[in-house]
Amino acid sequence: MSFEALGLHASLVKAVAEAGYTQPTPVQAQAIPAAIAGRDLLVSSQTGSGKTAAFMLPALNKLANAEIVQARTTAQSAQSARAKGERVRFTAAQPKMLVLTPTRELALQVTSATEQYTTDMRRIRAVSILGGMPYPKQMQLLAKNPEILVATPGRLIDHMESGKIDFSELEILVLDEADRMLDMGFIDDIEKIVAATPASRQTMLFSATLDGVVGNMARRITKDPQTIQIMSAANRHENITQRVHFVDDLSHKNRLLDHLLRDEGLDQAVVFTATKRDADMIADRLNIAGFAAAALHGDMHQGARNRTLDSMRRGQVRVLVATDVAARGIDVPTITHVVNYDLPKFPEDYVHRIGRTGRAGRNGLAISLVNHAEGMNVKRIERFTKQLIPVDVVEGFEPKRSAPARTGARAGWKPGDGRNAAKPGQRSFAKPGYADRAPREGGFADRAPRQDNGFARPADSRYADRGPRENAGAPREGFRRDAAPRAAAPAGAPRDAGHRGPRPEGARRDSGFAKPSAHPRSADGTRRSFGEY
DNA sequence: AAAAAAC
Repeated sequence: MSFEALGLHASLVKAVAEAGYTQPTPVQAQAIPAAIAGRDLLVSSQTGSGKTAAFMLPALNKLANAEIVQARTTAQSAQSARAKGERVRFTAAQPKMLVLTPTRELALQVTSATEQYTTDMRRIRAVSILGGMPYPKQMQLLAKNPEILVATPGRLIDHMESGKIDFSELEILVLDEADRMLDMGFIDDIEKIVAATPASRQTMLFSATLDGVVGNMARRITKDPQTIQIMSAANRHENITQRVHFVDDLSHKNRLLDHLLRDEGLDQAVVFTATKRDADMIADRLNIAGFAAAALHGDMHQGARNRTLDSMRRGQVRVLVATDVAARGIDVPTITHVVNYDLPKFPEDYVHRIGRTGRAGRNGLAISLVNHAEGMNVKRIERFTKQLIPVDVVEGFEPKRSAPARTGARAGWKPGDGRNAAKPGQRSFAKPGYADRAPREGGFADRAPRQDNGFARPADSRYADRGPRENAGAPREGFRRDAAPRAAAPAGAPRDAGHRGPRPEGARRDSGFAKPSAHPRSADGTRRSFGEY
């Protein structure tokens, strides 16, 4: 299957080849012919599946075939009138295509991808309309009467209301990451924008999900749409090898991080932190250690964020240390490693984070550095993704508290080598202790929520190949949960509400550490002084 | 203790 076979214009096929793509992805293979045939599209696929090209290529095809000289005339006549010294009112831009995205970054990515595809089609221009951009500059862009606007909703409405944009000529409307736009409260804005476009338009909606609110809106704004649901390998993250490393404390974590970043297979990495402050500090520290690192977080100005992402794309930055700003949308194919320095707050964010690697059909490695106390958060992620994440130990970086040792899991891993990843439909991993075992009945992934009885749980299947503990039955030292059973939660108490019941008198010895209320602690449980905050 | 979207 080739791009020619999908019915694309020769110059587009050439541009796509120059961008390094030879084969359409599954979304592209389905979406492009349907869109060229003029159908409305509802596409559920996640980032990394090549969806920008899936809507942009057929759209450019349509625009290239259309008579675009006419679109130029308004701008041209205004120009010649100005040349004659006449006063000319600004004529509203009359775009042929509008792409709405939830974030500025995504809009910029779509615009630059479009510029790549249109190198041989210089008459077609794409322009970003974003908040945070100076108005005079945007007026210049709009005065060129570009065929394609890529916009975030707020600023676009701003321009619409002041009469700078006229959608009467609009032929194609694309809503990218529609679910996220709704999550972010853009529903009224989207309705308003859609209402300003001609009913004759072609509409393409892309979203991670097509049910619920998104589905309702999708059906309202499309006509007889073709629904495309792609569960590609990239969507299921099968090309991404996932690992958990247990760490004892912050210094252990930092040493391990440095070691992992020296992996010979590492091209570029994203390190995720829980706070903006940590992103800055770790980037600084890594720079001093010689890593070519840069921070990325929401406290940075838009310009600085764009510059950082650009130098990441150009390969000047090898380690990006970021908060969840970078969890979604960032598309840099050369990212081989994602490291969760801190686990994300929500399992959903974990999935978005690890999706920063394994782009464009490549393989990637996603490593989470986890304090022993965070084991429960790993479980939540595993439950959410319905996959077990193998625990890994690096020689020389063994945690003091014996974490489940799974030697060999990591040995010899190289990017471009996804053999450790789960195969389609496979619940377990091709590792000793998993490969030869059928999935446990009522296994972890589909087990009903456990009733918390306050006791340590029976061995996790992940540890099962270790056999029984030598000192099984004896209280493990330093394990609070073994010190004394907690009182059972009262009947009807919400699960996971943090209920502990009254602690039996003397059940917990004074650890010597201040209580969390007195001293904020990092996710490691490492105490930090107030001065650091 | 994140993020994001208009001025």
